[in-house]
Amino acid sequence: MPELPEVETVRRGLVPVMEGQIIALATVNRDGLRWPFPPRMADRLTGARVGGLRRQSKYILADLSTAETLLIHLGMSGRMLISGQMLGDFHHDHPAPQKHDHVVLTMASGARITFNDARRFGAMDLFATATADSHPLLAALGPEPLGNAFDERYLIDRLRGRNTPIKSALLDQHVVAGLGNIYVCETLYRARIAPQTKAGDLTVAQVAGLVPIIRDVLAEAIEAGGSSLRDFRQADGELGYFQHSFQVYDREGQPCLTPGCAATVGRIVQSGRSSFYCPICQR
DNA sequence: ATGGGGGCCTGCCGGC
DNA sequence: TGCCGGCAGGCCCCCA
Repeated sequence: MPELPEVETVRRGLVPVMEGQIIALATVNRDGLRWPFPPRMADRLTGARVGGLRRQSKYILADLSTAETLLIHLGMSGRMLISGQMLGDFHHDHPAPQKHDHVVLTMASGARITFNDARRFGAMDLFATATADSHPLLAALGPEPLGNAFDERYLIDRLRGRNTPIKSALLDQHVVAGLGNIYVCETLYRARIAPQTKAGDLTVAQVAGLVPIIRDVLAEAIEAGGSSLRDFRQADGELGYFQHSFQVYDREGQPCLTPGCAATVGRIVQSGRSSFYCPICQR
């Protein structure tokens, strides 16, 4: 599922196809995804040159020469397919249109970027670049977990007194922006903290310890994405979906991977979502 | 303010 | 083999 590392991998994959390139034609095949698209989105994209591609949390932001910014969120099932240009040693011809191809950007270079999203939890928006910081989807986001604003002091302050389980707190994009279910499970396993522990009950040392673990978990996943991106460029044009091995996520009933631990991975449901954890290692 | 639950949406998978 | 219920989950919204 696209969490911060997957989104970053998609962003990096889009850079060579989009940055500095002109959108010769934007085609929009439906009124919207999670929310309606803004008025005349296709017209406003067509002819624009893409400046920088940024990422904030799980959002990709494409700054355009028109002083507008295109926001892209992959939701649960959003995919970006690149075709019509050399990727590595392979040329990807344009594939036949697929079900759930919602937005297609044909670049002046001939490359094509197709946004396919079966479940339509994804989103696109287009707004004045100058207003990006106050965009409703971005304004309230917490700090980037790989940025300087996310440090031990911040997290200690942010979690102090919180009655919610640490699992829920780390999923809260206002606390820290970019984690999803998978990487929260992995983080708490590595930190040896049970997911149901109230955030406010954690020791200062435990909270401080979460910061470098979150950074490491994400950085390692981005690194894995980078290598898989090279593979995907040779296999097909789809960005961002790569097999990644997890320590606990989706491993219910399988052995805990901590050396010497004889427990099996358990699963509980918190806020309607599965938490995978080792009942022995995580306290 | 905070915490918890509902709902969106389709594809997939296990069970019958 | 086919159908069907349950599940997956990011994130807004609503409610207590």
